[in-house]
Amino acid sequence: MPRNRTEDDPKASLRGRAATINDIARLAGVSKKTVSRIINRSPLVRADTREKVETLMREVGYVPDPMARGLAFRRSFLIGMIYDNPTAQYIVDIQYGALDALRDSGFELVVHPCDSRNPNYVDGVRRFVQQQKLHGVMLVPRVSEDQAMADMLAEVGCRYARIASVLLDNPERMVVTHDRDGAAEVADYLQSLGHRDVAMITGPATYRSAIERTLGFVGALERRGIELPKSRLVEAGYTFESGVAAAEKLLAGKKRPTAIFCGNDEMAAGVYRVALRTGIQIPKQLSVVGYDDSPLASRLWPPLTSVRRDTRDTGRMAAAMLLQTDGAPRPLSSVRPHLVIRDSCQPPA
Amino acid sequence: MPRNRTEDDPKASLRGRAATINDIARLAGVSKKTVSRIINRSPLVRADTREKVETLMREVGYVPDPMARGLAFRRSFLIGMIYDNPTAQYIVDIQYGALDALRDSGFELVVHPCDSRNPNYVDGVRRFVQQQKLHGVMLVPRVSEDQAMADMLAEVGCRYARIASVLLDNPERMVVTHDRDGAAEVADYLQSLGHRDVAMITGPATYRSAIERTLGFVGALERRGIELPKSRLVEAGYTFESGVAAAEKLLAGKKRPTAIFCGNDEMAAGVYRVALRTGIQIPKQLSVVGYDDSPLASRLWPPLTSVRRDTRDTGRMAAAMLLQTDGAPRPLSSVRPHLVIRDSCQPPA
DNA sequence: CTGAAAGCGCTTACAG
DNA sequence: CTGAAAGCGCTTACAG
Repeated sequence: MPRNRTEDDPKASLRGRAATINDIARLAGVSKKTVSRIINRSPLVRADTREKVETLMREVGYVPDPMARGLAFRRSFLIGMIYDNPTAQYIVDIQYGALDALRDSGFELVVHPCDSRNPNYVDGVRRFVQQQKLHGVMLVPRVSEDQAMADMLAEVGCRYARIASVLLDNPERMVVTHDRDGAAEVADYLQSLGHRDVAMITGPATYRSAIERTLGFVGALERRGIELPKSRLVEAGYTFESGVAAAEKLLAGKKRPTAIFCGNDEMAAGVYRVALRTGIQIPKQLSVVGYDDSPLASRLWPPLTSVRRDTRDTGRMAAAMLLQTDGAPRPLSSVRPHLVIRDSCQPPA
Repeated sequence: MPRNRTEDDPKASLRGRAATINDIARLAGVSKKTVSRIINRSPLVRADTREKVETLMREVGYVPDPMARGLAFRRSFLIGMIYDNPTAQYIVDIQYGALDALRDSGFELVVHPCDSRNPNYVDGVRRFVQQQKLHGVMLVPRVSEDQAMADMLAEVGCRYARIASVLLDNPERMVVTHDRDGAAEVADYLQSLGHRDVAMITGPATYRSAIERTLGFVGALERRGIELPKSRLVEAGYTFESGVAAAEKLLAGKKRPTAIFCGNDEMAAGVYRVALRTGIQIPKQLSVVGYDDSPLASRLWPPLTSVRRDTRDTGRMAAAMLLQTDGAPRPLSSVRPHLVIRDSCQPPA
């Protein structure tokens, strides 16, 4: 004789409702506290009880309600991504990386761009963090470089992960991108090609990345016996237009540098623009190197040699750091840039 | 004699805790139900009661807890953004637009990229929507064009806003981008310059935008007495590399078209690449037009004439549509593309 | 127009 | 190793 369908199939007894912790407890014949322990991976559950309950959860497709859990925990299952205004590709890559780490974790990614030039922007983030009771936030440059932001988060007890070119904080809260090394590699490469009169277009000194890339480039040149005069170092704004203006300055005089390293690809595109307008051939008469290895680098002609950063990995590490809750020691999260050689450089004429 | 500080300043009685609905009710001398009515903009509250409670809320900086509210409502205050794999700039612009609409609404944006080539991707979105009890989702092309996705969302009772080139659904759930019109404008422009032997590199026919841009271009040409032979219509993949391959095909023969319209800027960059390699001068020997007006368009040389879409507005409209809850009739959300003329076209030689 | 009771689906604090 | 009670901060359903 066929058994009652309700007994046969635990799913049927729910009549299409999503299961709750009470359903699981009832169907498994345990208390909801025991189910809760299993949800939260408590070791205080007998192996066979755990096995039975987990099987049941899988059968009925039970997933705990993040809002109920969040309400009881006084903390949501949301990770915030706080960023200022870098390039679209960078932002999207960080997001993809973060989502790689969050996949199947029960956590979701909430995006929160902001304007760090606004004097109240830290307060805006504070409200966001407190109202949503965020589990943690990822801080992307340049927001990540702002100590006032980190201090505010520490004050309100929100964990954070800072992505920056150098170790600005406790290693447990950092992903370090070592921009100095990437820039040094560019210097070594240009020197190896025989360049001695080189120039650099840097990003704004308000960005730590701009400072690090400059230090790395200048330092490595010095180590190889090449000095970079002040006139060969032009600060620009990490934008195409500012790159055009800087290139005009560097390429105006009689004695031009034979190579220019740009703090990012956008500014390198500005150098290309000026070179095209003024009839300077790249790489024959001028070598150019960028930083970011953005899609633009391979769209330009000739394809731009540039420093690649593993942005997706960076995002993944930052998010993973926020999920780890056991307090176990971890090695420093660190991602290394490396030079991608294309066709924009050759030995000087 | 100074009054007790606790009586004087309602904030002090909280001793640094965030206020809850109970605090507000107690301090205002009303029931929590009345506070709840005010939070939810119920008209069933006397004006002076409302005034008193709202003032108090402002004074103590009270904001209702989204998780508690969500738990009781059985629906979160999260908007999901579902997208497949378009360009980074497009995704970021949609996000910015959505956040414009969500600002100060109490809603947050949760990003959810997915892979529409995966046969189970609709189920993945279903789990996301149900587990998070999303308030609504924005569907970005090409996901937005998938009827199975819309059907699933209707089935589980999740509201959605579809961004697409044509009206695929109830106008209350659509933002229409009219790609056909943008492409028609390109045809008119090229015809007005005197081009008669033109070509088009289209996106993949699995994208509705690719079909619409093709129809718009071909249709407008026909209206002006120009027929586009099959050989002048090459399908590519919306990528730089596929644009290169398509351009090689179009520019190989003796009799080249005098103008090429590309379904997006990435493919137009591919045409530039082939023109540079083969010594074809743009715009002197070949006019080129793109679609998207991405940053790339103005980085290329000569700067690329392209169709601009107001992506940020598109995102704003889609999010705003999800927030509107009063069911009042709205005009169709619609955004018009327009041609941005730069230096990549001139009359044929 | 206003409120007391019960409940949303979980966890914490305590007891055994 | 397991569970009964109380509570997280709101809303719904009902009553007045």
